[in-house]
Amino acid sequence: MSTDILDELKWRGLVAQSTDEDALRRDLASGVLTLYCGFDPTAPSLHAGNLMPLLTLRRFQRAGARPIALAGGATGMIGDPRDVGERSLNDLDTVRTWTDRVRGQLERFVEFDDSPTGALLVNNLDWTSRQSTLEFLRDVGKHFRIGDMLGRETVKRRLAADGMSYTEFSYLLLQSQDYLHLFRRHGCRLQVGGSDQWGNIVGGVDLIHRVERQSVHALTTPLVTDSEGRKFGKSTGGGSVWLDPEMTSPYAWFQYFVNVEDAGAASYLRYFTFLPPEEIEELEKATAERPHLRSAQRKLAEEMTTLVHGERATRQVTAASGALFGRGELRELDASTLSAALAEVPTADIRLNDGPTIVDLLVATGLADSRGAARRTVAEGGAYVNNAKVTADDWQPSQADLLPGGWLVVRRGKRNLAGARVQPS
RNA sequence: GGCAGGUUGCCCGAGUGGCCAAAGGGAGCGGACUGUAAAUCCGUCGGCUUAGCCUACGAAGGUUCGAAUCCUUCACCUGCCA
Repeated sequence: MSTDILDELKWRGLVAQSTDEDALRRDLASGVLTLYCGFDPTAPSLHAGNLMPLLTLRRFQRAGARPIALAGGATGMIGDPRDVGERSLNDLDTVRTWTDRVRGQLERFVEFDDSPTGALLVNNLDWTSRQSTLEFLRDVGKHFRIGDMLGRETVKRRLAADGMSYTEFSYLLLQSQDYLHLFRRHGCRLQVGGSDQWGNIVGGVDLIHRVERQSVHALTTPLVTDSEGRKFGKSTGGGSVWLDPEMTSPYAWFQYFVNVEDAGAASYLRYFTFLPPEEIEELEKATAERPHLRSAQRKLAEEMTTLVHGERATRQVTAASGALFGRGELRELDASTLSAALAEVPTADIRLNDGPTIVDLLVATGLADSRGAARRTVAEGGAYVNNAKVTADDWQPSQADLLPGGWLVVRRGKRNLAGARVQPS
């Protein structure tokens, strides 16, 4: 197999750290390389950030390697130590449910077939659940030196702050054992992951070196943050942007990428799309020259939505975005266009007889979390109905305000839209 | 097990009896500018039937006219000692 994949990954900016690159190139050139990446079920869904390493698996597969996607049914029960402090353990049912859901998502991003590069999907609970403590301590624990473990950055920070449980301290051993297991069982010689996984990955590399006398590889993708240092994939509201359409609607997903800052759009195209370099460079140039057209953002949003939600969803959300963000006359939209567009955003049913005010509309549609927040929005000049600013918090819609199909388009701020469907009273 | 220190709003953090829904910072939210960017500036930032009331400073009790602030017990965290 070709080693061009490494050059491509570098061009895309997807390589943060790696072990001996020449050695990896040699392994890549000598046959079908097997690599893996693990995903812990820390939530009911993967989020946008998980796509970095997950799509990297796919890129390797397309280049002729065999990917193993690992769902962390075991590691998810322990929790990778993080700076913010000790995690609270999720109960077993939760972990099991989340593992199943994550598995389901993982299998959509790599290809399964009978060829030598056909993907594998594994769950590390399968080789850890029946392992005894004594076995674990003797076979795995013996190879780890406490001094090395204490020297890890995360551990040092945690010890300096709130301390850390033995449980989380042991996480490294579990993940290292996974790599060893996959090496023995499937000949896996490369583990990829986010750059925060470097220590865990290298732990496995060292373990394999100690017990199998073999050199295997590690490669991490960069941790992506925006200009304010926010972790990529955190929506402006603070929550994550999820792959699950029930948790983040395709419309919200699309909007997240449309709103990416200029500086991010170019690199995200490289990280997350499979577009050829020429096209990406073209879009980068377009952004530099005519930034207001947001062509990179639009293309990014379309690609990402198609990747995760499919082409049909993309058509629907682009149409909805066009209609609702046209800044044109909403009244000129016909009923079916408007209904289709509003189907992509949150909606609420109201009755004019109830005498709903703008505050009620904002709360009912979920655009405001509370009546107080809704009043604040009105007072701040951020409330709109049918693109017209509403300045009085006792404003009420009337029959004349209704758009075709009996809709009111409610907006908070520049881009938070919802529909209120007026029921015949 | 002993001793000491700690637990404050989304996060960090000030606050040692009334002037505390709680300083300050960050995040978030809205506005201005622009391009559904970035930066910057301004405003806002527990809830409600909003001149008032309710909930809130780890939990539960207590002292007091009045407690985030004092006392008791409990839980958890950190450090030192065993």
